[in-house]
Amino acid sequence: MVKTARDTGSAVTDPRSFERAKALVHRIVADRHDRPSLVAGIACEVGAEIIEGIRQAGDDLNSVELSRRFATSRTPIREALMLLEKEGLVDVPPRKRPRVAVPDLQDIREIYRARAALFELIAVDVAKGVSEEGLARLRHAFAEMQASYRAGDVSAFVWANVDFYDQNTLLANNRTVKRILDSLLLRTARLRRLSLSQPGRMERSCDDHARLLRAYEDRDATLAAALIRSNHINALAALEAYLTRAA
Amino acid sequence: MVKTARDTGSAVTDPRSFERAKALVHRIVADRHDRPSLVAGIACEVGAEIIEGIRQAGDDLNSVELSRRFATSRTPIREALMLLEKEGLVDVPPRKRPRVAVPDLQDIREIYRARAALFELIAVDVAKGVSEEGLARLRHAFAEMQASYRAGDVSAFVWANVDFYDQNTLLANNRTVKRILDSLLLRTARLRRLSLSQPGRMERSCDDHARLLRAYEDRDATLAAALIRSNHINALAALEAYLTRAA
DNA sequence: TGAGCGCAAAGTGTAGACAGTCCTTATCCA
DNA sequence: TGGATAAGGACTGTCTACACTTTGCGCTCA
Repeated sequence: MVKTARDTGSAVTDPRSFERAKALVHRIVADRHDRPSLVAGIACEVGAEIIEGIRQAGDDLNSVELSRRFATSRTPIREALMLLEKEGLVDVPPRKRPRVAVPDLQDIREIYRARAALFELIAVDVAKGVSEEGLARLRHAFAEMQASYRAGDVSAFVWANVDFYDQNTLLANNRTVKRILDSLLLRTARLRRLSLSQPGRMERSCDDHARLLRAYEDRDATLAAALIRSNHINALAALEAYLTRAA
Repeated sequence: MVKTARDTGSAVTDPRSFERAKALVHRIVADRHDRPSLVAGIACEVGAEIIEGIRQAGDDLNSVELSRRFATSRTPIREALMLLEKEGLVDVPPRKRPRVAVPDLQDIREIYRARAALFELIAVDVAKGVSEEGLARLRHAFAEMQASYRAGDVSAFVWANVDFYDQNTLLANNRTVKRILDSLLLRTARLRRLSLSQPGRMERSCDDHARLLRAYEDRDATLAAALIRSNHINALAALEAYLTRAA
């Protein structure tokens, strides 16, 4: 149907994963305006298709075709694509056809480093002020990650990992940083799966997160910050290894 | 013309400052698509009016009225307002009139902390790799700050300060972090003036930046990171003091 | 007087149309 | 054969129109 400019792994067809992707786009795009909106619905659907690899980097996003598919006029389609452009999922050049954004290696490096810096901020706050209930939630999310790892389910692991970090940002109670991190997550969501499907990556990630959890239990903010940073550096290294090998 | 929900200081009428504000909005909103665009033009104009305080927090942004003023239809107006909403300058509730966003104290705190975390990242990179030419540019920007301080021109100082930090992000060569920082800057641009007009703030800021510059000259990344963090903490403290006194 | 109700005006969200730009393809010339 | 070019179709940016929602105001009734 659409031609591929740069293949970044095969499409995910698991409907549960697709729903998770849609929800992820939704909470960024719809933000606090939680009323159902035509534009937000379109953005979530198309955004999830990009994240799940159904639409590959470089694919055309023809507004006429999309308006037919969603049985609306082009106005809401254009607005939805603008939302996705702001999140870095879509590229809308003036007077030209919108396309699925093609992230380059520098972008990816920058995103991981920015994420690391902001998560350090989060980790310090969590370590300093986490309640027993908060710890329980983190443990629960971590248990999901372990279960997915044992089941060898990369897709489930990715989303469990998202949940784990979500718990962090929620506990730190910082909307601004949460928004930025969510936005950065969106851009790399597609790639995380690739990074984590590297042999040994899930196991290593589990170890790292176990240590982070212990640092939280000990209320050791400095260690937690260092660990969360190294988590990100490791993830980036695995991803870079994959991408350079693929190229 | 428009009624004020919450006054956050008087409007700036200096046309040079207004042009700077417009340019600031432009580089975020138009990003790399540098072709002149109707939507971007409207967004810059309205955005600058918000930053400069010509439109106060809570003011209505009626799309019909704006379309009359810019002699266009409502479609590009709506798109421009959506862009500004993504940057946190405007609030567009569904089915209700768009308004100039009203930042609350928690938002402001979060923004300053996020900025501090990301600027640390930038400072480390700059300190590690800055060339003699880069240092010269930083010194030049700093000299502008000092000149504005001596002239007692808060508005000029604010923009000189923006230039100084711009040099930092440019030298670190990190587009992603630059984009995020620009966006965060936009949200607080209006408030920075208030913070810096506090007695002694400009002088203190000059001292802080002089020390930062020395850290760069010594290629001391750790010190530079610490200094840039403390700059932000100081600025936030001054702003909080002003806002609580005003309330 | 004051709270509740209903109506008119104002404003938003979407549709559909049109002009201008871009892209593709077929044709021409070297 | 290969590269330039022009015509046609495809697509975008913007405009106008319209249905539906919200808002503000005046009226009723206690």
